[in-house]
Amino acid sequence: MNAGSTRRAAKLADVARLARVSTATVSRALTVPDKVKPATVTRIRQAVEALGYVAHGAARALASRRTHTIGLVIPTLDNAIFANTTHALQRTLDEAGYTLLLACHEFDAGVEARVTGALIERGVDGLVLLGTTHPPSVLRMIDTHQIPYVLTWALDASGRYPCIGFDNRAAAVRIADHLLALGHREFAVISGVTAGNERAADRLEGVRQALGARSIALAPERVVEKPYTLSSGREGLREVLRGTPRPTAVICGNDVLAIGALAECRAQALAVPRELSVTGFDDLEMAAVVTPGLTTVHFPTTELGAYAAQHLLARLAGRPFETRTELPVELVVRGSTGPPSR
Amino acid sequence: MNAGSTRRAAKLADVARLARVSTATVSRALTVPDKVKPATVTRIRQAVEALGYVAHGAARALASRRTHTIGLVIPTLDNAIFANTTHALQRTLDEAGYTLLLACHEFDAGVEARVTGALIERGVDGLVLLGTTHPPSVLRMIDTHQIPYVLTWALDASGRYPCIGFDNRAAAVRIADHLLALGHREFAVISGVTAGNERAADRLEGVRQALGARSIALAPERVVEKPYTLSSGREGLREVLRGTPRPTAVICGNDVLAIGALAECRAQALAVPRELSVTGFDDLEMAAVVTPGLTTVHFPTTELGAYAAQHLLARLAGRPFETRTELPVELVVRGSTGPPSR
DNA sequence: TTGTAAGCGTTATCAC
DNA sequence: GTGATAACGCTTACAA
Repeated sequence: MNAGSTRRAAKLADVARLARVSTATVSRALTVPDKVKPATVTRIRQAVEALGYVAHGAARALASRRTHTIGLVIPTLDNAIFANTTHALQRTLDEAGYTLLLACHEFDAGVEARVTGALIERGVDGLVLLGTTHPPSVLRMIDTHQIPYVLTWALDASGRYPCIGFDNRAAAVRIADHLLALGHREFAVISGVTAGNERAADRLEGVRQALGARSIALAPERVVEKPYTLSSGREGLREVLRGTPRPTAVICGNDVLAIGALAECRAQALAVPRELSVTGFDDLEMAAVVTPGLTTVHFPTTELGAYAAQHLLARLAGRPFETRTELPVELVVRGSTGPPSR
Repeated sequence: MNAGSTRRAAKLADVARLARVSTATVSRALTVPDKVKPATVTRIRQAVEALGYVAHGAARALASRRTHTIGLVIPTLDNAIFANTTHALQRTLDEAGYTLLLACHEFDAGVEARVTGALIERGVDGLVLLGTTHPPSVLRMIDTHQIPYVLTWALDASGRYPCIGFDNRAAAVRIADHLLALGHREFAVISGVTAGNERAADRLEGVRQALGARSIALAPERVVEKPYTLSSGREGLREVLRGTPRPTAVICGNDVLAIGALAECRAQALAVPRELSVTGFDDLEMAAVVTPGLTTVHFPTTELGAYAAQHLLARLAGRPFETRTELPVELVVRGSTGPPSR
C-alpha cells in the first residue's frame, strides 16, 4: 500500500509544527528567506521536503492578492502563428515563476467577452490580448479590476492602450511595393475575413493604399474574403482567376491561404512563379521550404510573445516599461519574379 | 474621468447589501439558482449586473476546494501537433466552465517536474499529461494531492494509469508494412530523439519489428536520431543517403522531419516518390497539400484533446469514465509508390 | 427559502 | 528574528 495516497496533503501549519516555528516564520522563509535566520530556513526547508509540502495557491492568492498567473486570450491555436507566440509567452512567464491561463475565442466577440471574464475571475495578475479592437465589456472588466494588460499583434493608433505589435498595413504596403517593383500591374487579393479582424482589414487596406499610390485600382472581383483555411485558399484562387485579364500577382491574407492558393496552382498546372506570383503574410517555413515561389512577410512571433511577457512582468514588479513597441517585420523573398511578358 | 477606474471591484457583500439579502443567498443564487426563490434570483442578478460583480476566484477556490481549472503539461507548442490537441482541450473545457493552465517542458524532465508542481500549486482540479513516462516526483505529487489525471498520446502498457492515446508502435508497423507491400526492401529511418521520448522510441521500434518480421535488418547507419526540426530532416536525409545501396524508402519520425527530408530531396534534385519514397508520422496537411509523395500516418489530435477533457470532466462530476481509450490512426497515402526497378 | 457563522490556508501587521 | 492574530472573500453546514 502506498503511504502517499493515504496521507492528506500537508499544510503550512504542519510544516511549522515539524520545524518548531510559527506559521508566520514558515511563510517568510518561503517567500522572503533573507528575513529569516539561515539556520531556521534550513530547518524549514527540511520540513517542507519531508512532508512534500506544496503551498495552497488559492489561500496564498487570497491573502497576498497575487495569483502569479497571466491570462492570454487569442482567436485560435489552430494557426501556427499564434501557437508560436503562445509558446514564447509561456516560456518567458515560466522563467519568472508565472503560469499561463489560456483562452481562445474563435473570432467570436461574445466568446471573447465570456472567456476574458473567466480569466479575470480566476484572478489573473495580468492579461495579454490579441489585436486592438475588443468588446467594450472586456475593456470595462479590465478597467474595473485594474488589471495590467497589453495588446499584441497590432498597434493602437490612438496611443491610449499599451501595445506590442506589428504595423500590418505597412507590411502590406511593403509586399505590394515589392510586386510593383517587379513589374506587376494586375493584382488580386485573397484576404482574410476583415469583419471583426483588424489585422486582416489593415493588410487589405495596405495593399489598396500601395496600389492606389500608383493609380491602380483593385476591382471588386479581384478581392475575395475567406476564412483562414487551405480549401478557402484554393477556392479563392479559382475565383480571382476567373476575371480578365488574369492577375499576374496574387496577395494572400496569410500563410494558410497562400499555401492553399499554391496547391490550387499546382492542381491547375500553373507555373509558380513564372505564370503567377503568390505572396502572403505571416510565415510557414515548413511549407515554404518545399514550395518554390512563396514570398512572405515574416512576423517575429516568438519575440512578440517574449516581449509581451516582459512588459507585464516589468509592470507587476514596478519596473519601468515601454507603452508601445513596434516590432520590425521582414520581407522573405523565395523566388518570386515579375509578370510574364505579354 | 472614468468612474469605473476609481471604484474598487465589488465583492459578494456589496451584492448582498444592494439586493437586501445575505451573502449566503447571493452565493447560492450564483451557483445553485434552483435553491433560491426566482424573484430573489432576479433581484440578485440585477445587483450583480449593476455592480459589475465578478466572483473572486481565489476566495471561491479556498472555500469550495475547486478551482475549475485544468492543467496541461506538454513538451512544446512549437509543434503544430500538440497545438491542435491543446486547442481542442481548451475548447471543450471552456464549454464546461473550466479554464486551461498551460505549461511546456521542452523535453526536459527537470522542467517538467517544476512546471507540474507549479500547476498543482495553482490548485488545478485535474491534470493532462503527455506520454506515459514521467519523473517519479511528478507522479508522487499527483498522488499526494489526489489529483485526477490522464495520460495522453500514448497507451500505458501496464494498465495502471488512465490514458487516452494512440498505439505508436502499431502505427509504425502499419507504415512499414505499407512500404513493404509496395516492394521496398532498402529502408532508412530518420527518427526523433528516442531518449526520454517514448513516442519516438515506439515508432522506431515498430519499424524494426515490421522489417524484422520479413527478416530485414535495419543497419545502424540506416538509422539517425534527430530533434524535430526542418534542418535536422535535411541533415538526416543527407546522412542516410550516404550508405550503399541507397535506401529506396525513408521513414521519418514525424512530419517536421519528413518535410525537411523532402526539402533536401528537392535540393538534390531527387524525384519523390519515383526515386525515393518519404513517409512520416503525425500530419502537416499544409505542407503535404503542396508536396507530392508525402505519405503519413495521421493521428486524430483534435479528438484526443476533446476526449481528454471529457475524461476529466466526467471524473470531476462523478460520472463513469473509460480508464483506457485507444484512438484509431489513419494511413494517408499521397502518391507514394514502389521502389525504382534496378 | 433564507440567515448566521464557522471555516478554507495563506499573508501581513503588529508586538515582542 | 520570531510569534500571535486579524484579515483575505467566499462556501456551506446548521438553524430558523
